[in-house]
Amino acid sequence: MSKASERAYAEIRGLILSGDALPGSPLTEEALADICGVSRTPVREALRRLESELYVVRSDSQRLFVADWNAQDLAEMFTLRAMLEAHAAARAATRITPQGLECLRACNASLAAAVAAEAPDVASFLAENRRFHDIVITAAASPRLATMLAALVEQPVVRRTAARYDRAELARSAHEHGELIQAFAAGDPQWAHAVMTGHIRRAFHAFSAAEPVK
Amino acid sequence: MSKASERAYAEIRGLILSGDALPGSPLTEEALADICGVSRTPVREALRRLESELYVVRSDSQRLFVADWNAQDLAEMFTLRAMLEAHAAARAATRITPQGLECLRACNASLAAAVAAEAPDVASFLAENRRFHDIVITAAASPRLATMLAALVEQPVVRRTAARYDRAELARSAHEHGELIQAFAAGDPQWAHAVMTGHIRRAFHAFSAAEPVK
DNA sequence: AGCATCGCTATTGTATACAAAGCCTACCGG
DNA sequence: CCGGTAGGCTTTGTATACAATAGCGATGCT
Repeated sequence: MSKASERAYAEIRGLILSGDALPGSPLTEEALADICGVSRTPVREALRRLESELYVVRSDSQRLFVADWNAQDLAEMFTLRAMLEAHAAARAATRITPQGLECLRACNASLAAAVAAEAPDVASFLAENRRFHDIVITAAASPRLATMLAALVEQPVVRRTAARYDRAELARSAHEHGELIQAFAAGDPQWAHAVMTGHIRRAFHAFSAAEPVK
Repeated sequence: MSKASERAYAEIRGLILSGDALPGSPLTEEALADICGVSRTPVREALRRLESELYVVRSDSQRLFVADWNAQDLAEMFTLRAMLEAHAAARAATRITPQGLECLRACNASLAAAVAAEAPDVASFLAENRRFHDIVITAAASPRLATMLAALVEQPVVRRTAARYDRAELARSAHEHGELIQAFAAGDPQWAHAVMTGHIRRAFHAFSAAEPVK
């Protein structure tokens, strides 16, 4: 995407994720254009994208509001993500190249290092974790799957989840990644599927425990 | 969506589905604007949507082309659809209201009537079939799932599939819908899941048989 | 003759102006 | 005092003009 559009997207997304734009509050194109320092045209494109990713919702007549996710929405998000990402893992198990596998190992080594320290480096953990999952999705070689997951991997949720993970739980993530790598190395799609399902669902429950129904 | 945007979307989609715009051929915003009789602005919005639904693909630098689906793409599409729609059916099984169930029964009765005649009314079959699946998705009450499936239920594929169904196969669709209704009435999500999976996968194989790998 | 480079042209990206549609408010009537 | 309606104002939708960029071709040099 081009510069202004991309910038508007990132900016508005940031406003929503940071909480500066409260759930349910209205968004007007012109105000956002001012904030982003671009015209309404790229803002509109950014909003369309955010709408398709359900960060914003469109009311009765085309007015936009910050989406308000409740506990059920989050549960459904995690369920869908578990389903799709497990499917991606299963596909990846029979498609991943030796190079891809090597990338995963390197990536997970960095991740493990980040959480091994006395004070875990959560930022690095998040970056490596994302990279790990991206490699798996790429190896799955399904553009539709990639598109869908892009609209589903809500970084803020992952972040909030990780923030509540203690060191042992962070380490367990690294361990689960390791097991996934083993499943890939064995070329066993069912194993990969099962490991990924567990991985995502554990994250869901960690998240739910940290952020009870409000 | 507003008038001009919607019109551009329908028009361009029509061009692609009818085959007037051949897979791989380039699409320019201005030419499409002329064809649709609107300006480039709504055309751009329509193209963004078509891109997210993978009807068109964006090349190296932002030029758009009609997507070219191969046999693998179609297989993956059906697999994802089976997965998601089966999940929708499972959710619907525990959420559908008596009114919804009644709608499904009425809808399937019309569908059965359309295929019972000497010369099956394929157009009615398609309309009722779509309505049936829409009711199920609505009953699943998951906006994300609905969004994803919207980008996946390629009507042209369904049409081509149905066109190759003989009367017995059309009738079998009606029968499978009937079984799904039973599963809903029983409130059994696993049963609903299994029936829907079979329903979609049968459609896939009917389609593959009709349209072999090219 | 082949390749590289320069410039033109075709196409997309952004801004802005104008049109249409909804919502809110204020005023009037009951 | 309450309800309805009309008008203005806010907000979104569309068109168009202009800017930037990438692709393509022609021309000249080696």
